[in-house]
Amino acid sequence: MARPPHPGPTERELTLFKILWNLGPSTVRRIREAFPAQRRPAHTSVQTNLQGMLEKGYVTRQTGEPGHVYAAALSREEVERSAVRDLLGRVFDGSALRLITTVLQQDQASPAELRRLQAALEEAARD
Amino acid sequence: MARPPHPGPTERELTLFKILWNLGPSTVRRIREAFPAQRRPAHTSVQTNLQGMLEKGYVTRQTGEPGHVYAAALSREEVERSAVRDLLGRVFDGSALRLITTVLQQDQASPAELRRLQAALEEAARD
DNA sequence: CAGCGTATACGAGTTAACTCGTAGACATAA
DNA sequence: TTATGTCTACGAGTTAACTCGTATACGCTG
Repeated sequence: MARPPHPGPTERELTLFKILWNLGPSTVRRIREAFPAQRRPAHTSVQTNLQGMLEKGYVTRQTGEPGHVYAAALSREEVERSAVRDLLGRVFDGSALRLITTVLQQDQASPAELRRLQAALEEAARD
Repeated sequence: MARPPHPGPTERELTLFKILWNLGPSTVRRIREAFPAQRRPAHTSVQTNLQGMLEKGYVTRQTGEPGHVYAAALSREEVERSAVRDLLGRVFDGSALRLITTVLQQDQASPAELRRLQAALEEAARD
């Protein structure tokens, strides 16, 4: 048949999410200007991408003056959660333990981060 | 221009990896039979997928009798590590702390798992 | 009203990741 | 030799995710 759809936001969609989280509700023009000048896509490309995100429910749209105003329909935390859930299912067979130890052993977290993690763990253990 | 390539193994490639990790080096026929009967792809589909993985360096191939024998070129741990690295960069801006707390707050890990995690953390803190 | 600038809508064109069928090579059995 | 089965190689066809240009609408200003 065909190529399956990307699970969750694609690369491009993620960068648009990040821009919207930064700027808040914005027009296509403002969103486009948030790209670094060298790799700034055409106005219509940004517009088409937002159109796609609108159909997926990733953004909302209001008719303003001038032009439409787009806003993220998912928070950063929601996107992060669903990305984690996806990775957990696809790669780690649902084992949060294996996922976390993989992160730890590769990231060389700083001692300060490790202490904050231990605190977070104890909090999780308490509930 | 065009749709960008999927970062790391695609969904289909991941399932082939898992089969190869399970079975060890195998022929196309054996790999195909590892699929559940309902969603078993055609012989040539599996072959084409493996061909693509060969070109990406994901598998190696030896000419056996009968047919080729494919083997995973990456271990489960290597694939897991690169998937984590990718997610960390794409979604979490490199913050392992945010990734881990997201996992914790969504997964409802069991107390036993939490204890093992604390042990892993202390080990990481010791180095 | 004419012209200008900006916005949207629409459609064409490209590539990656899939699907599979058919053709041909090659060994063994009738 | 001929038939049979299994394998690979190759190419056609599909969809999602991108790229962008052009046509069109709409509100200003001269």
